[in-house]
Amino acid sequence: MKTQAYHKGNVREDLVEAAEQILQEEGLAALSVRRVAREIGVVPSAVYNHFENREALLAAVAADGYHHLEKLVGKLEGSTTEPELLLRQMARGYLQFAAENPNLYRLMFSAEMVAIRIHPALEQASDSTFGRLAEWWYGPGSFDPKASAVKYPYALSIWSLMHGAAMQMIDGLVAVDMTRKPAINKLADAVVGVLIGGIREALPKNT
Amino acid sequence: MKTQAYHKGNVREDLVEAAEQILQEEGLAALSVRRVAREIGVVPSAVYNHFENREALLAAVAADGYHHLEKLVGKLEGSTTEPELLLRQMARGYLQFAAENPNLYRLMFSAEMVAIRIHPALEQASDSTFGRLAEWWYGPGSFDPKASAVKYPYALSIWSLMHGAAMQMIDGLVAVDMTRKPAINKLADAVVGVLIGGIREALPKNT
DNA sequence: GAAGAATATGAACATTGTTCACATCATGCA
DNA sequence: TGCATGATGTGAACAATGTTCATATTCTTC
Repeated sequence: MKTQAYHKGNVREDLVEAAEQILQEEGLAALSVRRVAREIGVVPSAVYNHFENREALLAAVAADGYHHLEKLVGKLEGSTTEPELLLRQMARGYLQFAAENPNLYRLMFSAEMVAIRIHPALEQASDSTFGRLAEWWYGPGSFDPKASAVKYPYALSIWSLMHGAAMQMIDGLVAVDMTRKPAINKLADAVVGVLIGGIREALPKNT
Repeated sequence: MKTQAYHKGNVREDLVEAAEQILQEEGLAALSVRRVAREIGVVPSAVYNHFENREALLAAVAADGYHHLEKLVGKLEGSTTEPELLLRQMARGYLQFAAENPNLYRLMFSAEMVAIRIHPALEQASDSTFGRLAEWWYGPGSFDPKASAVKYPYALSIWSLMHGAAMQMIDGLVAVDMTRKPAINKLADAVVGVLIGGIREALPKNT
């Protein structure tokens, strides 16, 4: 009878898209399987034809975020060869991404998402985003992410500083107007200043 | 008839205690209101005589964590007056706390808990823990947490580095054996090395 | 010992993630 | 063309969760 009842098209993409919008506008708590299904006009159980469970859907959203961040880093990498300038630009871009997508950023680095190492997209994007920078720092080919991180305090410190500053910013723990780019840039510059100083001091032979 | 049905004693404390144990042993996902109630032998609705909702219960647990961390910092502060040594000890203690209570640490700095600024315990403990260190760095009385953080990049950087390193460690993103104190200390020393270098470079007049 | 505040109980409700039997669509093969 | 088969949607159901509310019990205080 009702031949109109069925939903056609690319449901999987629509689900991820709807999920991203809900996450952005209403936060993770509002991002339920049923809500996303309702949003694209499909019954809840239909979601499970495309994702094993809610976590898998969230992982897809997070993977999209990593991809976005990766592309951003890739673009910046080609823009300059001057180490300090590059690092500064990275920090600015990174913090701006976090400021524009705070809920997505939190999801990407939430315990649940980080715990899912199975997802190659996450793992790969994460390695690429931070690993590339670290490798560039130590010299091409010299960086082994599987090695003890204590040997690479700068790689660790770069990520720690970026992530820590991003978290403080989006959680309102630091008085920065997230809607103003210059304010974010100032914050990025301040943090990077400490980092660069630290690396310079620790590696006097370099540069 | 059944005069035995009622639960006596300090239910509130028991709830928090049970919640802490569940969090430590089984993670945040297992920490439901009903589960905690069951654990101390009380009906779920009884919880609401002591906490407004689940989040309030979690906040109490987090507040306990902050208190613990605060005490730890306080103890270290009295141990030495040498700035760099103190900072190093702080980092070691901080990372060890995170390593010993990873789930609690994640809860303490989760978006939900950070968002609840209403809770004075959280706010106060957080200010005390990191604010004291920052103030000590800039000189007594010179640090205003309400001022622009860009003016205090070191305070920001200290927290960022500590938090970032802790997160990477407990999420397994860095190859450190969390059960071994020396390994954690090495990690702490590496991170602090960068920080101290950065501050030294940026503030050549000092020290 | 009784009044009233605290606090526990038990039943209920809406919402959630998830499963399952069944219906419908799409596609390739006879 | 017709039909079998796999993919995908539907609708109903289940258990678990947070939360509320009326009721019952205990504790405190005069």
